[in-house]
Amino acid sequence: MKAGVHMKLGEMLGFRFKETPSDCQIASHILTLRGGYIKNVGNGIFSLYPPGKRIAMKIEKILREEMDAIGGQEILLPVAMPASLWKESGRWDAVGSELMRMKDRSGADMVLGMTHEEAVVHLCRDAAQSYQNYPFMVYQIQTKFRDEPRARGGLIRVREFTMKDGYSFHASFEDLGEYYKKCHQAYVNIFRRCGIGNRVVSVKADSGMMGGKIAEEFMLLADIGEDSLAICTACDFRSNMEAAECVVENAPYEDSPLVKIPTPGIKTIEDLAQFCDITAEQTCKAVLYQRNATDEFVVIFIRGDLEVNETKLSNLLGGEAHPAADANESFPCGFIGPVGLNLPKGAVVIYDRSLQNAGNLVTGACEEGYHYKGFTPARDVPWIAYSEIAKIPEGGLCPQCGKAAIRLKRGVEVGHIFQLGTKYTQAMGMTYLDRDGTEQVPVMGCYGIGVGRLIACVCEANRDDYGPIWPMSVAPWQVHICAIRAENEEVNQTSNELYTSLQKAGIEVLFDDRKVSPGFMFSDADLLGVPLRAIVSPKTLARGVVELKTRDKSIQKDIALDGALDEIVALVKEMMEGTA
RNA sequence: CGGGACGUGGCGAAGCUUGGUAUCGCGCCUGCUUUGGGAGCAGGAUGCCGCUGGUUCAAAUCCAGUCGUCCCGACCA
Repeated sequence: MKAGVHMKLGEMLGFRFKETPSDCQIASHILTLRGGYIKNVGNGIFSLYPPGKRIAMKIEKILREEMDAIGGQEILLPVAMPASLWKESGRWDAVGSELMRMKDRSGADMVLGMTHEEAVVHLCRDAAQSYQNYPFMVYQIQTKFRDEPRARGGLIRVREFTMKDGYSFHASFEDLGEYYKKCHQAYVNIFRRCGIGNRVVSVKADSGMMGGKIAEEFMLLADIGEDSLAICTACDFRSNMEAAECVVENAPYEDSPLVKIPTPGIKTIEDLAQFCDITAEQTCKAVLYQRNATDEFVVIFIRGDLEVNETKLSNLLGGEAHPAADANESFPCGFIGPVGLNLPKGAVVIYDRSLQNAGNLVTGACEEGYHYKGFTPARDVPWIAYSEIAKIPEGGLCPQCGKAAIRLKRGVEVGHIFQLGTKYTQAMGMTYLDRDGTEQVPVMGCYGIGVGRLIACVCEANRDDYGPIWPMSVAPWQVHICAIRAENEEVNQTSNELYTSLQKAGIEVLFDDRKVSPGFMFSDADLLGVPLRAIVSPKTLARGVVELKTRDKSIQKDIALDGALDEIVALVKEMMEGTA
């Protein structure tokens, strides 16, 4: 990477502008556009200008170093591959339309890789046939294509993106577990080195329908996040809300008989609680879903103050479901209750665990305009069985320490590590011979980080109103020289000497010697976010100094021309170490 | 896949209701003057007004279709 390591701003492709693009909502999206880092090509598809590409390369360097440090071997898998591989694993049928499918000239089915488990098993199954080959980890930095239903937020959520994906292979689950910890630590290191260590947490993630596997997501805490996180303020419990167990305690109740009461026009839990002068916790509500596949109804009874966690619902049903239409002929909506319920064909009923040990509740009477009071599930519903299907609420009980200290926060997923198990190795017939000569199926882990999303997250977490403030470790350049009035001979000479000597000292330098006004120059510098700025102007030269400023404004000082080079080099080194 | 909004020089917008010479700011080019937080003056270039069809003497403007983009929701190995 020769060109671009040092660069004159006037020669660099790209431009910066001050108008906020009208259709941007997210700060990092606005700033990466305004700063000339990215250009939108199509829905969720971007090109990178030199500054964007250079940040990507810096991040990739960190990724390589951390993957190599835990024994990773870099490989490269194809972007386009024959569908036969995906048919082998079963995902040709299992995955929806986010998998980009196409035909080649001979009519053969092809796919664009959205993840590379198939390709990596294909690569490794011939190369690791002996227990002596295990364990090992391979990784790549490669383009992924996912035909997302909805791209958004610049680089936050795109259809085509660069990803570091790693795959480890083990002879046992225990060994995978040990390696997984190392990988977790490597990820912690990566985010620290990218300057967002203080904003990224790992949370327990939903492992989908496979169940029983361990997975964690690394989340940048930010209001723009698409995920809700349940974080305990009393202990170290942290979970994606969709994977968090909801634990509730029900207050003791007096046993009272089931009595039908008229409740004309009372349809919502809020109205019902007010009407009966009770809290929402003393009600039992029905939530109606329909299976996506068959439209069959799913009736969920849950404590009135809680909501349904749709991820848990999907896992329980073994398929997706959507909220049923408000009005339908099968149910008296607003008055649905467990007693006297007439189920249409194919419908199922689920009782949430929040109803366990609850009693004397108010619930629908399955008759327009009536509710029951005194409903006690264990008494009034024969054969009742409970499932865990509620969303953990703000202020709810922590499932780990039991204190009512759960806070909900938003997060952006920047990394995901997953103990896959044998799903792919099994399906694709990858085996090795163990010490006894017995055929065994290796156990896999996978580990992913999206490079572009990480760029956006670093920007999101490090910025001010004027532009990004890149950490030294990922900044497109380390030092930005502003030569104000470069047509002045002395300014020209001094700034050029500084430019040359910094290059010789191994510093990555961006040099702005354009003949533009200082304000214009500084605005561009702010948008480019280079962490250290050296300003040379007739004013500074009259004092015999160069002005040194950090982008975050923590340092602003004059340094003597003589020692300028050494001082800048030292400061760059110091700022690098902050994120080493 | 539902709901909403928007497509007008490179960028950001006005014009559309009520059809009639393509408008403003930024940027770009030339020259002069400026120069520590997006300078001033003068001159100049750049438009299938997303696309297709319809109505009309006449369409950026009205109608239909279509493609694209963005936002909200659903979805997200």
